[in-house]
Amino acid sequence: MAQPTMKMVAERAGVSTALVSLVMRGAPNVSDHRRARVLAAADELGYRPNVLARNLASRRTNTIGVVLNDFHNPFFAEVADNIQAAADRIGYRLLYGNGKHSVDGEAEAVETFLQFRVDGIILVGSMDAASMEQAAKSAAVVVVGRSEHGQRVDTANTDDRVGANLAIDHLVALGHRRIAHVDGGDGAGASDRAGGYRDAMHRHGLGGHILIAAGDYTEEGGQAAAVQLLAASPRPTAVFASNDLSAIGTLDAFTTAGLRVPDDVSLVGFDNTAMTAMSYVSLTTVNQPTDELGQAAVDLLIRRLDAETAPAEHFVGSPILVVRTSTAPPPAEAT
Amino acid sequence: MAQPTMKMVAERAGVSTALVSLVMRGAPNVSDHRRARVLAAADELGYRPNVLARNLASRRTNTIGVVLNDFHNPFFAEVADNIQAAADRIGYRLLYGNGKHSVDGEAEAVETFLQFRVDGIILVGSMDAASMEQAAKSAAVVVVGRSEHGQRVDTANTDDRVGANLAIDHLVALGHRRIAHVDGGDGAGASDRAGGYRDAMHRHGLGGHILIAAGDYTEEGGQAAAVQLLAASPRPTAVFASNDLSAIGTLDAFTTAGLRVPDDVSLVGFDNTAMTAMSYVSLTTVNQPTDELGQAAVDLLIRRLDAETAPAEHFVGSPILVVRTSTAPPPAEAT
DNA sequence: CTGAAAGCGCTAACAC
DNA sequence: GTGTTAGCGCTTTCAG
Repeated sequence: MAQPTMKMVAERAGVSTALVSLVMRGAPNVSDHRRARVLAAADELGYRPNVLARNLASRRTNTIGVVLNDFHNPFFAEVADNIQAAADRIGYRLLYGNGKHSVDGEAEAVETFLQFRVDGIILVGSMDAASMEQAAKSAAVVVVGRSEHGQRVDTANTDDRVGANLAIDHLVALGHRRIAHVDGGDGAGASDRAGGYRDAMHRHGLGGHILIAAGDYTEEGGQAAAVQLLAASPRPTAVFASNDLSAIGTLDAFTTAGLRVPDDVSLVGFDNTAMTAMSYVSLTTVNQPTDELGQAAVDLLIRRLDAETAPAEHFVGSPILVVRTSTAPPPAEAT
Repeated sequence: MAQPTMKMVAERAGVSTALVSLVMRGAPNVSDHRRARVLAAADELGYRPNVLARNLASRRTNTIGVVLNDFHNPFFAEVADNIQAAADRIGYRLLYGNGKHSVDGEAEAVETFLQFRVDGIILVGSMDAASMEQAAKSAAVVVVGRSEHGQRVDTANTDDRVGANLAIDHLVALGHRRIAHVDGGDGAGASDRAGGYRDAMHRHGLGGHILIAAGDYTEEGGQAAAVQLLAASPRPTAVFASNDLSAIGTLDAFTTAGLRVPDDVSLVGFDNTAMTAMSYVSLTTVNQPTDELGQAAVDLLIRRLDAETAPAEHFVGSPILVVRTSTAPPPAEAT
């Protein structure tokens, strides 16, 4: 499908391609008369600038590549929408890559963006710290949701340790002692949440009750972890899941096993995704400021674009505990 | 961040850029000796082909743009993953665009891909038939999830009318007569699902009980629609929601209002997204063959790439009713 | 099997 | 204000 070129537009308007170029980019120093002629010619031809050629010549793409670790995670979708809003405000174009919930998928997506020579890359929920450091050698990179980083990688994330502490404090205040954790494996922020869980347990003198089941930020992972937890004796009276998806899987396994939440066991999630507000879920969870994260990610990236060597900056947002009805005091019989 | 170029690789390897080009593309007619030298030089320099330049010269991008109507809809995420799998199998690169759940957002995403001169575009859940027809003038386009189409637009979708009929037949068989529908506005396939609902109601002699509340394929839309339905007198004993997201919103509103599902009111969704299988949701819903849709979308697009003028083709997958526990006979008092 | 040369469509100085 | 002239980095005939 042959597309009209700038040259064709120039001929039709009876001007040079340079002038067309100026008009297309909205340059100020063009006579109204010719501007109109060019615009008319472009319109008649259905001309559409070839971004590839434009960028080859100008060495900028005006495009940011956003790699989403997992399209299925509603939290990432929410972050994506907030990044999009921030980018829209400053006229930056966004292209997305599918991390396929794997380090390999993420690396592939990054490589694609690098080959497309995007101006910068935002990694949402990156699972692999090494590859992002690698990517940062060839482009501006900012990571959302993970605090580990290298020299040149800016980050925007919620204070996961504090978030985890909020969750555990809440459960302890309700009277729980046997509080287990479904972790998030190598998911973004997972190690901080697990670390926060451990710290809080120790702080409350509950170090002996630390119990962690392996999850992976997915519903299936949460289900599997919950099944393990169900087998523990004595059974935990509360579970802090590393994210909402895990919490939802955990809730499913508990319900299937005939346990009532919160009567038999309390449950706390992380992310405050839309689903958790539904009345039949009503999950107590930790809210992340996705609007701030999205805005910060774009801000950091733009700043780095013209300050390549500046030291890495880190935005840290504040978590808030959202108490719903999945948490209650432990059952009386559980000493 | 200056990147190494093919020229630099050529110099370092002591060959011409043409030879480097051949090696990078894995051409067969290159001596092992030189191939090794080139590869080594490229590796030492950390050379990465510039896709922009490559595509400018070769007029192909080996890239497909996928526009997702809504990042929040898990059904679209599932379709995206299946498209990705199909594309991975044939070595095609995928870039995603965010339709922002709006016709404008969708149009913007399409325009971006057109400017990037991608080989083809797959629209997932497109809300606007006109703009996709427009896009088809400049690129190969296939639409997933919507049966309306134009001359040159291939489509891949589930038979939504049949799916709707499956849902209604199931409810009627259980004894329901006052069956309402939460529609999907201008969402992909929504009009077919609503049409199927109407047809089925008439077929069962229930034309007088047709009742449709406006939704938009989101949880919020489902909640609002359910609130309306709650006010109807007599109240419907069953609701067929146009998709799972709407059904989840509907379920929330019902639960909040103190109604039990399925005891007081039955509920059926559409899409069979992961969430619906959770035990505390356990939604009866209509499954769509996402693997077939993803594969078909890619197949159709590839085929069109070298058969521009061939008549449009349409893949239609079969829906299957998945019966869970959100449906039951109507309460006895409801005559 | 390898190199030279001519672009792909556009931007960016630099003249006029 | 507007045109000319070089490329941007790569592919692609076409010779040899």
